[in-house]
Amino acid sequence: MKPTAKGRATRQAFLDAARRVVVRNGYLNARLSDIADEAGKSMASFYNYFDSKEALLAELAKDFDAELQALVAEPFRQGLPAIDALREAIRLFYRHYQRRTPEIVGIVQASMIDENFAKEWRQIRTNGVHTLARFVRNAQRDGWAPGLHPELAASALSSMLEHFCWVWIAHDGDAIEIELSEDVAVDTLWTLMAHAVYWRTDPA
Amino acid sequence: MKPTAKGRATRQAFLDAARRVVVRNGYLNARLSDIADEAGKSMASFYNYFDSKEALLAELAKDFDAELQALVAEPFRQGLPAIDALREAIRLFYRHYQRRTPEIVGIVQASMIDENFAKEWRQIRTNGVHTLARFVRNAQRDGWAPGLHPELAASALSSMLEHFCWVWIAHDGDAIEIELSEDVAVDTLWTLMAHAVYWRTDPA
Amino acid sequence: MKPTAKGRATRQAFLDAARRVVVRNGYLNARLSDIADEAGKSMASFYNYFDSKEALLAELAKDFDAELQALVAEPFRQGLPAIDALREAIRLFYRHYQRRTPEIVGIVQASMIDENFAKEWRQIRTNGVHTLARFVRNAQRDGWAPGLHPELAASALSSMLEHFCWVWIAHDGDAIEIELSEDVAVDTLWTLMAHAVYWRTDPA
Amino acid sequence: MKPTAKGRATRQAFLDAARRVVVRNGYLNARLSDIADEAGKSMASFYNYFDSKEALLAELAKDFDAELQALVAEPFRQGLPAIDALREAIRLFYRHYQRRTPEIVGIVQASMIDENFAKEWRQIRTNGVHTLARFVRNAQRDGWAPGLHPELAASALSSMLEHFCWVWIAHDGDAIEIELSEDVAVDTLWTLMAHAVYWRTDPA
DNA sequence: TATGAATGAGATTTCATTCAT
DNA sequence: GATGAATGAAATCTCATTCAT
Repeated sequence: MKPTAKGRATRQAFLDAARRVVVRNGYLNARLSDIADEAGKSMASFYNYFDSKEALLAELAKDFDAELQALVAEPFRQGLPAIDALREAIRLFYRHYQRRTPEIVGIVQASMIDENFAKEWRQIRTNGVHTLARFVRNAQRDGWAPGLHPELAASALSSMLEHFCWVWIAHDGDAIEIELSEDVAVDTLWTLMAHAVYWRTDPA
Repeated sequence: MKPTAKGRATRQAFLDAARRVVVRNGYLNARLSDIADEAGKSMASFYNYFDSKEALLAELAKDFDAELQALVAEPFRQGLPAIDALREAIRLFYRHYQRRTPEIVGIVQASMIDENFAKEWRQIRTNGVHTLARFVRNAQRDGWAPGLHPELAASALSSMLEHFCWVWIAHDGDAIEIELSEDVAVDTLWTLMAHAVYWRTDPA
Repeated sequence: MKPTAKGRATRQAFLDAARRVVVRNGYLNARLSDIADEAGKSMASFYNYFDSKEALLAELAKDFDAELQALVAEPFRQGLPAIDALREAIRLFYRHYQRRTPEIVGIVQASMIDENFAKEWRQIRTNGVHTLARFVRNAQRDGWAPGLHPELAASALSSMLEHFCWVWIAHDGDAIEIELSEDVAVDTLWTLMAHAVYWRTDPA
Repeated sequence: MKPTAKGRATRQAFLDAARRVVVRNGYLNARLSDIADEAGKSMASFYNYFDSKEALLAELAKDFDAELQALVAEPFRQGLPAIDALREAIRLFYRHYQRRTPEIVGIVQASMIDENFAKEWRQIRTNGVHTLARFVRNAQRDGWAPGLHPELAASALSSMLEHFCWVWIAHDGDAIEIELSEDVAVDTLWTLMAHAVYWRTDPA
């Protein structure tokens, strides 16, 4: 069965509606009925296009990631000095997180709760890890961070970036005395990540 | 009014049962009826001891945290060189996470779903941040990491630790080629954290 | 969105079923499950048509009142001598009460329990008071009952009518020696009400 | 088993507590646990003294009625002219209702909902009906209201009094334009009741 | 006489999904 | 391709009452 133009439009309507509803209510509270209402369609119609609520959410996340990866990879591709590219990438990630907070909340919620979804989301995360791993390997080529496992380190650094934003942007931050600005946040993350990679001798 | 020995035993039975059920099914699927069954009591009885499902979960989380904090703070208190204490603390955190994975999954899930619970959990997290902040300040007293905001840096490093464990222990890790051992994980985290703090000049 | 014929039929089935169940068990004991069973539908289906149990009851009460008001106002509209119209209205009220006793019990019960419902019911009562007030004012135009506050008197007389029926029809009556017939009841009420209004000088 | 002094005190404590709770929360919301708390006793203890929640409520109502009957019968016993005694009795009833509104609400609620309780309450009501019936018979001895059934008329008049107070004191009154004072209320009721009885010829 | 403990028996509401048309 | 209708299966919490001590 070839999808007709009408069919494709309906499918897209569900996707758009779902995005809006998840942004508004969070993943857990995104009822199918809300999504259908928002799309101006019936719930029954939904099942002509998606297998389940989760299937639809997974598509949303994929879209979201495509945008994020393009954004973050850009500075490294532009031939900036690596250290500056890193700072820029952190800043872009941070801003993306800020701009799309509600969507992220929905996605993260979903990944916490739904194991299928979690798998997809980890796959997506991998793109970012690869970008960072490339950064580490480049530094190692210049003699920095000898012996560090590039992918694993990238995974850890990516975790820092991701979870820091989760705590400070998606939530109220940790209970410490500070009024966080973008500059301070980006500087701190950048300083930590840079020094974590640009060293030549073991800490001991 | 006054709880008897029997009452206290029942209360504890519910706590233990809840732990087992959450471990088995996750927080979202931890039905009160399951907990009651597991405890060998009636659901009605439950409400003699707890106000709600959430209240019980909060207690579980508090127990869990008490143990974790005691564990992690220990190495720093023992007068080890800071750099070694850090490695030891990371190792203990990692092991605790491994040993109690299912419980953590439950707690994190709960913090996604229940805003009250989330608040408590963030408060709990703060303890770890404070421990790390002390570590940073000590290093700064010796001239390291000048200008770094100790609490904020601690928050970021804590995020790395926590989220790395979440990804690699509670889940399948990132999609990279590696069979992670405790030693490699701890070493990598330790190396990153140590260098992130023990430096004297700006990265640029 | 648009209800089909089948939908309308289902909705009506719930209304009818609810009426029967309330009649049988009283409002407090009218379980939704009973209503659904009686309607031959599932409880979940109920919520496609009504927001809550109370919403359904409110509809029942409104139907009930519409019928009652039409009935009672009729004799006054037909140009009978006021005094005869009064008697006729009393008789119709009395019969309506008899015919629909169980429904009234449900409604009154509901008005005890649910404050929203109570408000609606008091509003409904007002219609009857207005009809009686008109009766009093007409009498006053002919010189009767000088000085009597027409609405307040109507409120009192309406109370007599309503509560007398509640006591004698909906319940077993007062503990006095009498086997009440409709004629005696209507005569007594009519005699009392008529004399309460058709007088020219103060009682003292 | 003779009740001990302590036992009697406990019993009374439950009665007092119940009164306060019903006044505060209404009958339907008077949970046994509240009553026990208020009494400073355990719920289990309650069952040493009463068969059920309803049994206790019935006692409350009886107390309440004893006071009311004494009050209302008084004017008739004092040898006032009947017509004046009537007015006085109405006034006392009205005031009693005002003073003890929350208690009445509880009792009436109970009588609407609980059939056993309703029976008791009707029995109680009978006292008032008898008082009024005596009044009617006295008037008839002087030639008034020939042919009127004294008990039944008394029942109707009693209904008027009771329900009028219910509507205007226990609730917001009917939706008519008036700011009701005690004097106006009593006057209106008295005028209606007096004329309803003091007449010599049929209304027709 | 007193009470902590325990429970049976509900009751309402939610929502993803299926089906007939 | 679209949708109104229908539902199964839960899930949480309440409360009067009983019982062992």
